[in-house]
This record gives sequence, structure tokens and C-alpha cells, in this order.
Amino acid sequence: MRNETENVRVRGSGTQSVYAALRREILSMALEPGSPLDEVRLSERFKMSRTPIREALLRLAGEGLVTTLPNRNTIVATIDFASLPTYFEALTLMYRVTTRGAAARRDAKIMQRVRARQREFADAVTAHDAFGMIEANREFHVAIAELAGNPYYTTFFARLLDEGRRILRLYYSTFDDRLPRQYVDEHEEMIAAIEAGDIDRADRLAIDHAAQIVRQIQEYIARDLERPLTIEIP
Amino acid sequence: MRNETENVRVRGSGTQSVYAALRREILSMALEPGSPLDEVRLSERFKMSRTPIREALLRLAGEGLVTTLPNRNTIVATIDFASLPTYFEALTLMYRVTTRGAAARRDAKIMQRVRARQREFADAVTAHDAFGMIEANREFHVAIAELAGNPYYTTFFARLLDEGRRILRLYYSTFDDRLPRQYVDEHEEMIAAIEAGDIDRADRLAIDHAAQIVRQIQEYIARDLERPLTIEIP
DNA sequence: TCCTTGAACTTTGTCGACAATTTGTATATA
DNA sequence: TATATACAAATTGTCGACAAAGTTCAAGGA
Repeated sequence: MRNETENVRVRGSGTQSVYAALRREILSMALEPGSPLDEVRLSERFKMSRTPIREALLRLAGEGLVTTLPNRNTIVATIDFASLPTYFEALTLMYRVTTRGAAARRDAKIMQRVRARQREFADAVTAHDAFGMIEANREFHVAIAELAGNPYYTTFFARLLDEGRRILRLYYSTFDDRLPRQYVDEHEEMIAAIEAGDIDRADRLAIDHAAQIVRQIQEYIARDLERPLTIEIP
Repeated sequence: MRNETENVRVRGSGTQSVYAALRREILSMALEPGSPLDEVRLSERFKMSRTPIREALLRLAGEGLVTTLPNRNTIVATIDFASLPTYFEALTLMYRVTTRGAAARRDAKIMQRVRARQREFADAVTAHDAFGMIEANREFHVAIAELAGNPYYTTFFARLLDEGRRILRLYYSTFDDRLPRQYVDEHEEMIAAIEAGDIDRADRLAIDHAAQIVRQIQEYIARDLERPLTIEIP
């Protein structure tokens, strides 16, 4: 009577789908940092046993997206504001290295993909879609990293950018219109420098771009700290 | 009759111990790249069920130390010689960044740990212990990275150095006496530059040190390629 | 001789169950 | 009232079993 493909999923896809779904929800801040991830509840939600759930959580823990508290539970990894300065330092370095590398290599084929991401970013800006901007910006820079052709850089940089997605989501509501348009222009300049093979100019643009983003986030945080504290009594 | 603590291990230690054991064996090349890791056989060897074994393999896969072939088996990750140039590029960058960072911060307390690692390295050199040299060299540079105080750098760098351990192990038998002693001297110079807070000198030393190691490995590989091919018929 | 078919075997992916550990609560005691 | 203790509930860590996918190898046909 019932569609026989209803409850049957492809063998091996269980862990993968749970991993992808949780990862998306964590990075989009749909799952708040610190919120508990119960294996039993997740197994009910995804309609599978605890084993694939556990394996997905293990992968997420390996990427630092969740924290496993032994014999207790797993929680969404918290954002450590104290380590933001070191994060910015690493982010700036990778911005520079990947942009320089891309200028040194400049592959026309991958350059098309970079342009496509840039268009998506510009579209998100005109649509005032803050979330879309964050995602497209991430993809834009990962595409540049792939153009640089060093997989060690790409994976490390992608992880840093993902961490940044969560931080930016925290402050998406305070996005104003000025900065995003400036980012579009800066991206265009980066593309031009890469296509011209001008490594030094690419490096300078990366430094400025990174500094701009760091300033923006720091300003958001400072603005946030000025707000009167809301004391919650549980 | 039997000691009741014999077959009982602490809850939660199963995955951890298997992970640590396999990781050690992979990085020491006791497990050859490409060799299969059978879950059932591993569960017999470690005397536990397949679940903790699987979780250990999943962690190792997350670090790129093993490769999971879906529905087939898991193998020890192969060493991709084609990507060695990009590896050297990333390694050089992290050598520089961590050494510079350490010079900028210079914490006397952690500096003691760096010195201790350097002593271990020097001891391994005088003992002509090639394996010990590889391990101590890794620890020495990780200690410097910790001194730099950026955990993003430290984890990334540590992973790169681990990958290097496997490559160096391939050629440990061809170590001669000249280079290791030179490394001891270069390490000493690095320590001096860090303690003096001389960032530029630390940077230059890191560049030279990295270049030296890259040259060494490339020479080993070149020497290896000159050997007559042994054609194996399976 | 080479390729296809198929059946036995091997290994993984998923499941439900049980035991150990921790957390929360209620009770007893000072 | 505050603290300690014991008990109950919730959650994870581990286990053995079964089914699905892949591999191997022999038999059969072109």
C-alpha cells in the first residue's frame, strides 16, 4: 500500500545527510551556540537510529562545530570572543596568501567561477539580503583560494570563513548599505588585480579588505557592548 | 579467579585509545600508506566491538590520515607526491608565521618548553636516532607555534608537521650527519632571535630553515628516483 | 580466448538493547 | 535554613546482530 521507497534511504547517506543538515543549521545560527544536541531527539527527528547521528556529531566535533561533553551530551560550539583577535590575524593572513596565489596563477576557467560568485554577492547586496551576502562572500573567497591552487590553504581558509559566518550572523541586522557596496567594489578590484597577475596589488587589496571586515565586526561588537545589559532571571 | 579489572576499561576510553594507537602507527609509517584497515580485524586486535573502532576511524578520516571507501573499506591515506610543492609552500608559510609570532610575544615560561624540545632534538641527533629527531623537531616547532599564541595557526601547523613526519620517515635511512647538526644550530639561532624579540631575523631564519628542509626532502626524492626501478609482478 | 552471469564470501552501514555515568530531586540530618 | 545522602531520570558508550553493497571466483556462452 505504502510507497516502498518512502522510508528507505540510500545506504551510507544517513550520516552524510545528518551532518549536512546540522552543519547548515549551526553555521546559519539556526542552532544557537551552546544549545544541546540530544542524540535520541535527533534520531527521532531524522528518523534513523543513533549510530548515524553519532557519526555525524563526531565529524562535526572534528571540525570544531560542536563540543562533546563526555558522558553528558553534545552542544553547539560556543563562539569565543576572547580569541577574536587571533582569528582576525589568521583570517587576514589567509586573505592575503590566497589572493596573492590567485594572482600568481590566474586560471581563466576558475576565474569564471570567481566572477559568478561575485555576481551572486552583488545580487545579494542589491536585494539587501544580509544572509545571502555572507554566504556569497564566503564562496567568493573560497573560489579565489581554489584558484590559488593550494588545497592546504583552501581547506584551512574555508574553515576560517565558516567560523566567520557565525560571527557575522550575530550582527547581520545591523548591516548598513554603505559597507556591502564597498565590498562589491573591492571584490571587483581584486578580480582585476588577479587577472592582471599583479601580485603586489592583490596583496594590498587583500590587506585592505581584511582590515575593513575586521573594523566592521569590531564596530558591531563595540556597538553591542554599549547597549544596556538585559539581566535575565531564569 | 581472574583480575576483574583485566577486561574492563574506562567508559569512553575505547575510541580514544584506538585513535591514539592507529594515529601513532600511521604517522610512524608502521602502517603503510594504502594498507587496508579492517574494522572486524581491528575490533579483534583491540578486543572491543566495532563501534569504538568505527568512531576512531571517523576521527582519523576527519584529519585526513585515513581514506574511507564507502561500502568497501578504509585504507591508510596515501602520500600524494604530486602535491608536495603546495605542501612545502604551506609549510614554509607556517614556519615563518609562527616563528615571527613567537618573537613578537616571547613568553619566558613557554620558552622553557621550547628549550626542552630543542634539547631532546639535540640528544636525538647525537644518538643518531633519526625517528627521535623527526618527533622532537615536530614538538620543537609546535612549541614555538604555541608561543606565538594563535591556536588557529597551531592546529593547522601541527597537522602539516604530522604530514611531514610521514614523508621524512620515508627517507630516514638516508639521513647523513651533516644536516641534523646544522638544524640544531639553526634552532639555536631561532631561539636567540625569539628571545631578542627580533621579528625580522626570526622571519629570515624561518625562511632559511624551511628552504633547507625542502631542499633536503627534494634531494632525497631525486636520489630515490635515480635508483633502478624494481618491477614487481603480483 | 574473452566476456558475461551469478553465486558465495567479505566488509560495511544501520539497528535496537543494555550498562555505566551524570544530573536532578527529594528526603533526612545537623 | 543549609548541607549531605540516596534515589530516580536522562543520556551516553558499547555491544552483538542483521541486511545491503561490494568483491571474488567459477561456470557458461559468444
